[in-house]
Amino acid sequence: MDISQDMIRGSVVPIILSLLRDRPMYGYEIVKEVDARTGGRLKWREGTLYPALHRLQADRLVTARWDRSTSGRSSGRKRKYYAITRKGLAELARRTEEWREFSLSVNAILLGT
Amino acid sequence: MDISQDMIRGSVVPIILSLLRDRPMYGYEIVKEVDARTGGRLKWREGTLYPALHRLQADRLVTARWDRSTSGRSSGRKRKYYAITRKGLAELARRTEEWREFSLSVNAILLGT
DNA sequence: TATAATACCTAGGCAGACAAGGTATCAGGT
DNA sequence: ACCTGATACCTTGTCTGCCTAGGTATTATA
Repeated sequence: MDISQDMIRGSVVPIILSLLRDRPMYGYEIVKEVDARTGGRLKWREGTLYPALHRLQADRLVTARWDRSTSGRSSGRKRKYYAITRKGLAELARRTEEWREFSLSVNAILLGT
Repeated sequence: MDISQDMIRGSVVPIILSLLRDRPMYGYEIVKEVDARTGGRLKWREGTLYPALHRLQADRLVTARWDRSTSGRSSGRKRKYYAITRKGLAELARRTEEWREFSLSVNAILLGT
């Protein structure tokens, strides 16, 4: 079952913010994490994620910082780590509540509560 | 809590089809029914509903029929009643399953299951 | 030394919800 | 008779955001 792009809309931002609440992450990592945590049901394209991250940064909901992975014997490749801001946490709370109400509403009609 | 238009997307079609499974309905009635069944959380605009109904009709997922309400002593006003087709029922099943998987996925990340 | 995976990015296309307008009917009150 | 509000339908244009389809560069592995 593929999940349509229409369904996805509106969930990308709260999901990103929610993941970043646990720890700073880089873009590629976020894509893999979403895939893993949803059992492969949600597969984001990079064209979905990166513009979203840049919008979040422009809105001061996340900050970005270039860093190198230190694991292994190599110097590590450069990654752009995103971290949630205080403003982002507030937005996450709002969006989570929005999702809760929305999913309740749809379930009420589609699944009869 | 207003629910954003982005969140709405992807739920409009399955909700319409789900309501029409119970009985044929006309557009204005659908808007009121969605409002009522969601406790006022979901308020559709007519600019959302009517184009959606016309798309559904073009895709043969619903049929439309003009009729007059027979209640009361008046001749009744003309209404356009929509009914779900067999193809529409199949689509409803697909969309309902899609919603189920999608909401499970989002809940897994946002609410920790 | 290829190849795949990792890791970032953007321009343009496209679809659908909404704003804002329109028309017409009908009920109830004055 | 007239006005108002609710009912009931519709459409055009705007805007937003996910995706397609490209691109670059680094690192690990066979």
